[in-house]
Amino acid sequence: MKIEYTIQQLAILSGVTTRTLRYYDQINLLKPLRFTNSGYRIYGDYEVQLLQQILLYRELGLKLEEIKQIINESNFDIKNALQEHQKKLLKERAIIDKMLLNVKKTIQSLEGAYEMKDHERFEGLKDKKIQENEENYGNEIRGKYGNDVIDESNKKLQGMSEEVFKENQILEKRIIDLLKEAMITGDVTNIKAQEAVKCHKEWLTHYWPSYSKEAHKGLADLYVADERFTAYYDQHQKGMAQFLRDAIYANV
Amino acid sequence: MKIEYTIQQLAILSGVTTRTLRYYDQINLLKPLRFTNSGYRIYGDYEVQLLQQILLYRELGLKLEEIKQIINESNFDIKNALQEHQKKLLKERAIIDKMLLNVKKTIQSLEGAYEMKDHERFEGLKDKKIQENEENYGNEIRGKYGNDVIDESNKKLQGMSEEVFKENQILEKRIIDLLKEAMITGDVTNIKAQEAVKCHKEWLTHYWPSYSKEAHKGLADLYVADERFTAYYDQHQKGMAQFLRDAIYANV
DNA sequence: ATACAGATTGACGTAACGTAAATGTCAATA
DNA sequence: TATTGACATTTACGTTACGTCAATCTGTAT
Repeated sequence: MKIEYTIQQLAILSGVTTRTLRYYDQINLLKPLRFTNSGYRIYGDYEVQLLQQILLYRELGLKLEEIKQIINESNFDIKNALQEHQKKLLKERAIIDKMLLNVKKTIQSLEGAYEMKDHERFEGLKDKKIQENEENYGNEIRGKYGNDVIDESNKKLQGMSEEVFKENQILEKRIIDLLKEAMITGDVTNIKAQEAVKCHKEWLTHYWPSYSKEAHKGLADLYVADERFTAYYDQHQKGMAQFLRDAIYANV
Repeated sequence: MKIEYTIQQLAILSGVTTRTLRYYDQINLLKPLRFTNSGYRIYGDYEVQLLQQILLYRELGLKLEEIKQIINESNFDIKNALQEHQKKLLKERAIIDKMLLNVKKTIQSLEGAYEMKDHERFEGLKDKKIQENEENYGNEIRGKYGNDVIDESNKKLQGMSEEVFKENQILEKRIIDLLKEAMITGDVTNIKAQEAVKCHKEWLTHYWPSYSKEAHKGLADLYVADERFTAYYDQHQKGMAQFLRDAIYANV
């Protein structure tokens, strides 16, 4: 005894809406067995089977186009496709983890310093963008618009005084130098490492109105989690970002 | 000395495309300082500041509409918004984790049993959908289309013989009963718990062509990760899904 | 004068449906 | 039999944050 289903029955049976079934028909993912003479869609057992498969792949997060290939092309390399999909999911998760870290840090900063003004809230993070721009476009933009333009703009972006700006540049250099020396010993509790962390703290306070150990550590985590930060530090010495983080964790 | 930027300059400076800036203008997220008489967009320092803020919130994963509120409404509760956002991110991550688990399990099943036919590949998972349907729509659908229709369809979906189908129904009952008894002791290594795991293994082999401890444990994880599974077991006894998982981990 | 870089405004495409709107079909009831 | 109400159909816009043409205008350098 074979059974046939109206679109509504199949929808209830499978847990999707009728709109979804019509859409799957439209994109040739799941065609009905036949149509009644009044134009109603009729599905059979085979279609139910197919729909089950489609939905199961859908739960894995595959796109409908990918699913179409899987169920249409019998010699399709499903295992490979799933492994690729796995990689994509891992990347997505890494991105979300990064966001989560940043959100947490931002909330902490909000809790720690209510007196911050709105436009000051992200000073600590802002330089990240600037660094990125310097790295990626610095040379071109300097050639095109001249040195003063970009330096001016950077200062403006930071909203900081010329003195502080210069001071921070010196601090940055010192941090890098100290880290280089400390990394020779490989010891994160080394005196040079401690000095570097101290300088880093001072550097931080120029951006961040309220200093807290948590914020400092959070920023350290960011250095490792965010490839742009990592690249910035590692360009001076491989592994420097990681070393700085460990040093911060060991000394604050 | 104040600086003005063309759309291109600002784009390079901030790392976005000119299209993005035009779009932000269009949706009133970031308006240019002014237009030249030939219609060119000109941005000033303030706009650069705003853009920086926008991009930083964007990196946290917030939607442009939400960002608009944050930077427009000065008395907007940013902390609360970020906490809500954090919840959303956590949910997203949980979904991805679930997908990852399922993908892993599916790949394992592909590796372990090449002889599986295409339409048999998801038998082990398929019953999940069926259970869901039974739970959510079972009563309505029975009232509407009669008992035989849904039972028939279930059997068809499973592609299993009547004997195996009935056998499995009995097994399911036994598992539940054994778990209830075992849960009184609270000991997952209890003899009743062991029996339940044994029955569960037998039940599993009816769906899954090739048995492996990993697959069994993977399914156990799914029971806890997937709320529908959890609901199915917990309807008989609070905490049963968790107990079953622990029992499986303790006994296989 | 001409070429070329860079600006403008449309407008379509994306992924997987949700959500009307306007209208036709079927079974049951007054 | 006429009406009602549930269910079906197609058409088409909305969603999100831009990417990518296309057609056209502006500004500067040669």
